[in-house]
Amino acid sequence: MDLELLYPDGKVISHPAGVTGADVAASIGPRLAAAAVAVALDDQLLDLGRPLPAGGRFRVITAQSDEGRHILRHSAAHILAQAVLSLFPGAQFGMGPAIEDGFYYDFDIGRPFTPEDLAAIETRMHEIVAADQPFERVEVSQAEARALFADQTLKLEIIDSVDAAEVGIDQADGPWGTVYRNLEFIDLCRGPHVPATGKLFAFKLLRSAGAYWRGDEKRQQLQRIYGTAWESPKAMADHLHRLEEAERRDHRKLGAELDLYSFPRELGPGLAVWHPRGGMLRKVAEDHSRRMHERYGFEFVYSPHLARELLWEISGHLDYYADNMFPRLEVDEDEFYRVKPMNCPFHILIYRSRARSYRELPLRYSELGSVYRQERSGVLHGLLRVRGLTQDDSHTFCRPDQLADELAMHLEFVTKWLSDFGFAEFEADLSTRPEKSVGPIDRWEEAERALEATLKNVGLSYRIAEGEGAFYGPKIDIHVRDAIGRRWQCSTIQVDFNNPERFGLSYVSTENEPVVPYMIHCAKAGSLDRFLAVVIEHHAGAFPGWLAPVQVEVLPVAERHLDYAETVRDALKEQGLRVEVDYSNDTLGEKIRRSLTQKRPFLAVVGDKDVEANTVGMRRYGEDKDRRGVPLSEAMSEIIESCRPPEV
RNA sequence: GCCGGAGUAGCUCAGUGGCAGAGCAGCUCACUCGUAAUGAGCAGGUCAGGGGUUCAACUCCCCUCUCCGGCUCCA
Repeated sequence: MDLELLYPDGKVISHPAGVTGADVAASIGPRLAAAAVAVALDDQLLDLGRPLPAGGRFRVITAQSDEGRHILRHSAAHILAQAVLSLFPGAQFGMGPAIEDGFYYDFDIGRPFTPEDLAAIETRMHEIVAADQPFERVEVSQAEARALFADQTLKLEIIDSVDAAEVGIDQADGPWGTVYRNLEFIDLCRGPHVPATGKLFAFKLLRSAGAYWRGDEKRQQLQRIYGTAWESPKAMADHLHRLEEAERRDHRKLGAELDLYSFPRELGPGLAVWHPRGGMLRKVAEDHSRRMHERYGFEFVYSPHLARELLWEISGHLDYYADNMFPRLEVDEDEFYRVKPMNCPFHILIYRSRARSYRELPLRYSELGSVYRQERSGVLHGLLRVRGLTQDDSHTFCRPDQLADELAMHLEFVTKWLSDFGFAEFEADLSTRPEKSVGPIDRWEEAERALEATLKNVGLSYRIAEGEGAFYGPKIDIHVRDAIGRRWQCSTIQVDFNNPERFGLSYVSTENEPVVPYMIHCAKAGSLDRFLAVVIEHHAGAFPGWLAPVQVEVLPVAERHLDYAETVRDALKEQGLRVEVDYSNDTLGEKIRRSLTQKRPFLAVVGDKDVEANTVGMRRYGEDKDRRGVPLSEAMSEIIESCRPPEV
């Protein structure tokens, strides 16, 4: 019986039973057939050589698509394992999936891999690719699978842990699963794969690192090899170039180059000091934060860095978070204090300082609060993960009937804040109740519904992050995409019905009854330190005018132009701009080079002609050309316009 | 915390058992310059810290610290 295939262009074409994906691709065109790595039938991916089981919506998957690259990388992982098994007799192998931009495979060869090992493995992989070994799909029963991997304990564990129904290729009494074979190498795998190893035009092993078996730090550590694979050498070169670009934007590097901050040894790991330039960047961000909070109806509060341990017992932090809190300080006998890891309990105490009426809600408290968290040593990473950080934290206390409006307002605030710093693409995660949580499940569900409704109303795209919520309540996390497409978590909006309860908060309702208020935790930047690191990487250190620590640098051509340079500086300063004069006696070329490497938004060169005509030579960062003899007033209005902070 | 790699001048790096090096930055002097590095000179070191092997250690071995890449974690 013939199969009816619906092509992407809407045509329906009949093919004889037993036709393979490769046959169909070839019938469409030889170039398509050559580019194909697999086919999709009703969006289910199938090997090219596999007879199509039925008719349906049909697509050819080429290596130039995300699905195609995924298949390519997955096949590359097999080739990697094949190479390792052939070079290291007795090697155990675990799992080897395709990941974003590449693939990895976990092994146990009784020792770590050396860089020389990686080079040898890569050479072996090239041999396997050159041999163009076909990938063969074989259906096996669970017992057959066990026999095939009899000496592979990791594979046996996978085989025994996978429920037949879950694999579900042909569920009922059919085979249990599939393996893929190319020559002597066999791996347990669902597929699909490229038809033969020769399809791997471009791949490269990048590094090896320890990785816990099945992601569990209590289990043995395997050695993971990471690689990248692409549809063409050009695509791979582009990817490697992107990696270099990311390195160029590294905020740790730029922080030193632009003299923004440092991490002195004497302070201890994960603790930064902000230098004057970085300090200005921070001040500008903080000023903006304060103006925004004011505009959205927040009030400013302040709290100390320490509190009695009792506070953290009430809040539950000691039960749920003690591992990441700095150890107690013994201040007096039996008198213990803790450095604060969060600001919320303080704000709660401010709410509780007197009786509250339903009329005064919502109450919105905001604080740029510095907190200290004893992050594990291995996770520290520049400003992105530190032990001392400042949050633009806020806590809103409201009535249940106000929750929806408040959440909408917070979300609006957050997206405005992020766009002000130059981010255009947002994605939200709705994180639901984690395994270890406090509070009744129906309250959790109610809060989760409220958050989801807010996201729907605003029309922000989101995904559900099951079990990722805070221990006290569910949350929305907002992620941004930066200039080179990386995803960063910044803002967070969390509903909390536990802490108000724990601290015995209430307000007096219209019926003169005490009612427990709802609480919303919100950080717009998250950690300001981390956020600014993301901003630095996003802009590659070339800040938009309003954020730049120095907005204009005035460069005198020679010393006799210094007086005029100062006149220009003072005129610009008068307008509230951040201006500096270069007093060095370097050549103009050197002054310009230095200003450009410092990524100043504007340079103003002043020489004889400018002194005479009251003009400047303007140069804008990113423009290669200079404009000579620009009247000072004209230059000034252009700079003011370009350095204007966002409206609040 | 775990696995691996690294740590030499402020920065980037050379130095594989036998006198501690370069470029940039800094300082001094000269030059006074019109859009990405003017020239000369000077100064700068507990070779991350501690222990060991050796006639001799930046170099080899052990421990600690810090950083880098991952894993795990991130209220």
